[in-house]
Amino acid sequence: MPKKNPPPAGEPLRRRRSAEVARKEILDAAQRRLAEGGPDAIRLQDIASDVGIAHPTILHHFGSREGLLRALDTRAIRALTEDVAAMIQSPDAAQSGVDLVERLAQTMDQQGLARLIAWWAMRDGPQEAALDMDPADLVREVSELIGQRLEQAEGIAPGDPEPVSFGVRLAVAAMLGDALIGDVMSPAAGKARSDEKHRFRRWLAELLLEGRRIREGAAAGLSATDGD
Amino acid sequence: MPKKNPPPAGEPLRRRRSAEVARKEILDAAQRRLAEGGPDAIRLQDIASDVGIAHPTILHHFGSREGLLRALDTRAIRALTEDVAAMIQSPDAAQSGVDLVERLAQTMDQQGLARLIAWWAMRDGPQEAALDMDPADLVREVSELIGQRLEQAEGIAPGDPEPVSFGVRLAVAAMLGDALIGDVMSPAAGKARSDEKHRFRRWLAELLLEGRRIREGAAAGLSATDGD
DNA sequence: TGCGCTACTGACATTAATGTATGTAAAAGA
DNA sequence: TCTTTTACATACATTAATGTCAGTAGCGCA
Repeated sequence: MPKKNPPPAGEPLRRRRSAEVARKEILDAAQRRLAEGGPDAIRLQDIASDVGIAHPTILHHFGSREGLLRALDTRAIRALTEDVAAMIQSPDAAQSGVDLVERLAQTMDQQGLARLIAWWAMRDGPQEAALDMDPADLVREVSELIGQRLEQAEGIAPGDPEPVSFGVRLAVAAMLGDALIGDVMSPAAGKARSDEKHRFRRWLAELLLEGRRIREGAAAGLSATDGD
Repeated sequence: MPKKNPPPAGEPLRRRRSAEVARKEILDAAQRRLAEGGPDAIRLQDIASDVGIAHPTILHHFGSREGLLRALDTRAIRALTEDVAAMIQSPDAAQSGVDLVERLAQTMDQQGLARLIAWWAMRDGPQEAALDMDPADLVREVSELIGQRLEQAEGIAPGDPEPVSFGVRLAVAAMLGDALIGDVMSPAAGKARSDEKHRFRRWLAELLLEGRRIREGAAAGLSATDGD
């Protein structure tokens, strides 16, 4: 009785994915929606129609809307984590500063990851991070690796580790912020804007490297004054 | 007939604000909600009960939910604009870099302005900025003023203006990003985290000043006479 | 080739949000 | 004190989103 249309000749009546693939496709669609339409654009119906399924299927896979959102969050952080980790471990990361900034920026830009992360920060708030990993660990790890690189590449003594972690923190925060509002801050338009964006990243990378050299080279009192 | 309770003795039956005050109270409550609970927490009913009014009153003042959100956006950008402008014009902005970063950070932090801006960026997207002013103009203006300050303070020739505007862009983007996810990136906790946050800001400010000096050729000198 | 598992669907229930209609009360001005 | 204005309230309408349920269909496996 609930049958409506005669089944089309040899075609299967519905496509059946593995649970893993289905989850991925749903998450991709949701992420696209968030990136393009903002937080209000994450509606089960819309996402379902993007994927080509009915909306209860999403609930079947994620339990609830909240479940979907949490899955989105964790996947985003994980993607960022793995991307940065892979970059660090690549053998040709000689000028790690330039690579770090550029790659970070691309990761943030692509697929609206920046917006997803910002959205996560707004929703969960920093207080109750419902993730299975600690982003602070990532920063620490990356900082250590960069410290080692600098050491063996330029023969710099491993002094105070904080400037390195500050550099990482700055790069991440700046690329996140720039992905969010860089365009509206840019006086240029069209292709000129894109060019300017890249120049900005390069400029930041060089600034980080120079700052490092200064401190390790001739600095008089670098960590002389702290506390507040 | 729709009267329900006997009017309490001498008290007025309802408080009546001026339209201006009412709008302000509503916007304040909405901003608080957004900052604390994220985008999903902006519900007319909740905001109304925060203010102590009925929710149709909000619609009376803003026309629609969308109207409220747009008013929130414009007020936030305007607040940021005026804050930065005021800072620039203050006479004691000698070490403008330090002041810029610190003040910017405080502005972003207070009242969850950073979240509001991020949320605006996510919603409207950079394409259709429905504001009555152009943020790019602000950046240009601030950059010019800083350029003048640097010129008359340190006698630096006004070379390429782009590094200055890049500095401003970096400061804004970084403080926005750091306000959003700085806490989860910080390995410290409690008061140590707050201390680290301030050290990070100072470090960034100094980095900006040093980078400027390097580019202008006085790389060797690089006095140890930095701020405070 | 049947059998079980489960990804998937359509129809419905439920809740909850925005928006509307109509009237009331607090001020300001006459 | 009468009138006008408008900030505000109550009750209701409407839409729209999430979530539930019972069953269907694709695929692996005996």
